[in-house]
Amino acid sequence: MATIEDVARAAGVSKGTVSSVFSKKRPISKEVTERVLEAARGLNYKPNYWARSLASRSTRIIGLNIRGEPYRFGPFHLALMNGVLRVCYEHGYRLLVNTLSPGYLSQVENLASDPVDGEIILDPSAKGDARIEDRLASGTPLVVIGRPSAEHEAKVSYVDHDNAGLAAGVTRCLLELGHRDILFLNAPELRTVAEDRAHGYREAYRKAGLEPPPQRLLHKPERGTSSHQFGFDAASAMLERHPAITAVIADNEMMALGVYKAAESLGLSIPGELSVFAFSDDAVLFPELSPPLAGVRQHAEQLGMEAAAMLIEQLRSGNSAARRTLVPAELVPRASCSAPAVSPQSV
Amino acid sequence: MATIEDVARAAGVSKGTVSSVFSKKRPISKEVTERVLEAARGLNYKPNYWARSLASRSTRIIGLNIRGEPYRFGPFHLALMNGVLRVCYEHGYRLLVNTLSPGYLSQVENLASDPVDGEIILDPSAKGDARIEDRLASGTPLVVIGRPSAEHEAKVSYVDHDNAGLAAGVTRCLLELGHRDILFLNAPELRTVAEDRAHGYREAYRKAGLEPPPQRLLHKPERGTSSHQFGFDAASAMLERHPAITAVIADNEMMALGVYKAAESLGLSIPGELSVFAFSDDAVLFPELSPPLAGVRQHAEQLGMEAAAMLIEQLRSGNSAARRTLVPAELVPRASCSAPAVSPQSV
DNA sequence: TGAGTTTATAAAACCGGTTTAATGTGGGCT
DNA sequence: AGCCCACATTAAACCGGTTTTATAAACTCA
Repeated sequence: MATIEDVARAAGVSKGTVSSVFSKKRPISKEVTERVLEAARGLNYKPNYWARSLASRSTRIIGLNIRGEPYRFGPFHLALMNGVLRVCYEHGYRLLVNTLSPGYLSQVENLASDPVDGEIILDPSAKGDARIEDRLASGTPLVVIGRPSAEHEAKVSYVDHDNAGLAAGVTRCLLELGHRDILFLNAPELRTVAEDRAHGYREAYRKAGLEPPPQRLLHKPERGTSSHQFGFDAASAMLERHPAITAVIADNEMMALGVYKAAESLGLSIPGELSVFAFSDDAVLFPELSPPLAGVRQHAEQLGMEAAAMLIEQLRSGNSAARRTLVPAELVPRASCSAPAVSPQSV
Repeated sequence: MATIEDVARAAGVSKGTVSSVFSKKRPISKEVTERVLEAARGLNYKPNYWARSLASRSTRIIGLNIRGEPYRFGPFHLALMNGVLRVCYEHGYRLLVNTLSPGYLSQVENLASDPVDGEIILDPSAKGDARIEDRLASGTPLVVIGRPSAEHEAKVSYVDHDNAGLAAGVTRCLLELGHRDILFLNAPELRTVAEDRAHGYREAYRKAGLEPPPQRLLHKPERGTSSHQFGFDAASAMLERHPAITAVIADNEMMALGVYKAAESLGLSIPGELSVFAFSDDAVLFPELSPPLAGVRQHAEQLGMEAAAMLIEQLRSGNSAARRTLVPAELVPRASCSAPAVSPQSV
């Protein structure tokens, strides 16, 4: 590959001049510019990305940090990433998906600063996320998607849904239909999103003057089982043991389908004997399920766009004030939810 | 941020020695190693990624190049990326998702070599893909997912499904059920995948001793409409105008759901009056649709894994021989397909 | 006309690492 | 003791750009 040196020689100018022609940081006369570009074209010269990054201390790459371990993206992350990509695309940034196995990261020979200007961190942990600690310590600009734990909340910018409010909304909706014993299959414990939703779920009961039923809040394990499998297993076990349960809130679509399957295998009709609500939505898919699945339209793409825009703005301005944006989401009731067949309490 | 210089000074050794401690390229005595690591820890030193990349001419980053324009990932790309990520993860590579708007790429000041060691290119164009040309010219190692156009096929490594065979299989399956007028809503034109599937579709007719019906092969436009919308629009128009059509093959799930919707709005029952087959599959989702949707299980994750493994191996060995891997896929018939209600030809 | 200022380019220092060639240093062998 | 060699470490060159400082030419304006 031709270097800036070669081009300079071919055009009969100095390195600095060639650099200026490409970076436009200093005015160069029209004729010299022409001559340099000509030479560059002839040699098929392209500035070396790393050399440029090293000298200018900027990579125009932003990182997307998902939780460690052989993690797999789901539809939610997909939509989110599409949003991030779109904003990156518009602002000339590239996106680095950061999943490096802890094994690699811990080896001395792989230890290195991250090759990004800033990072978007997903699924913050409820107990002082190590990734956030690290970025704060090294001064890497960051934006979190989802509420960070209390200790970091005032220090970092983040984008989130009003998870507590949404969970309360879903729960209230079911309570108003007459359900009293609602099973909540929540996101993995130790994530703030799970905390917030659990909080909203309980709050809705209290606001309705009811006590939340005990033992009805389960968390998907951090790993070892798929959402679909967990939905099936948990719903099967709970519905069999506690026939009083008339409704289930599932963390996402796959989990909800696991619940559908469990209901089928137990001979429970939906929504006749069991109502199901998912904490996700797909305008095309959900209506086609039988029965159509009620969900929460999360606008993950919007979440991604906001986060990326926030980060890029932070990089541009150098201002790292802790901002917060809440993206609205809507409940979308569908046929999978109805009043329970037999009102358990006819007061 | 502390530099290697600072660490060297603190430990009382030279830059080169510190470098060797971190890269392990040269043996350093135990005591010196200890002293250097100690100093590094004290200064919170991490080698600078860009400087290291510049000097060693390697980034340990591989690129994933999807088609330009505000492109959006779908479930297929998601699964594929999960596969790529998994292999990257295991081999200590990072993944750079490359979508830079043509506007940015064309500006002189943004012109630069790509910051990757090698690249995975998706959805090759049927007419000499410019991205492939470019990588071949600059000598960037690459692996293509999907068959490259004829002119490149012998020069690059690629991973693919047997698209022609699969399309033939789907078509034959429908022909054997008694369908004669099958509408094929294909991927966008000018992609090799569309060519191959069209070829398989026609081939199946011929092998059955039949002529493929004219005007039954439509391509989704490259942009401007979603798969779902195109499925609905195309199916609505065609089914209304040509009542002889008794089956539709749709390129993916969203398009198939568009067909479902079209059938519903025209009052056609599935599979009674119309059979539907999708060129994608989801073991959890498809069975829950009404009726359960027949599909082609593509193992996109496998595709991604193979491609990444191939590329990383190529980087390791320096051998850029053009290899090909075909990943098997299976037809999954479900209730959306059955014999046509009235055999159009009772021969 | 000549001092003062602006403008275009060149030369050199720098970014933070890796790598090569040079320099000691001590051990083994005769 | 003297020679050679292996080994650990250092000094310096290098990777390919950007940026600062210096210099030469051109342009004002009294």
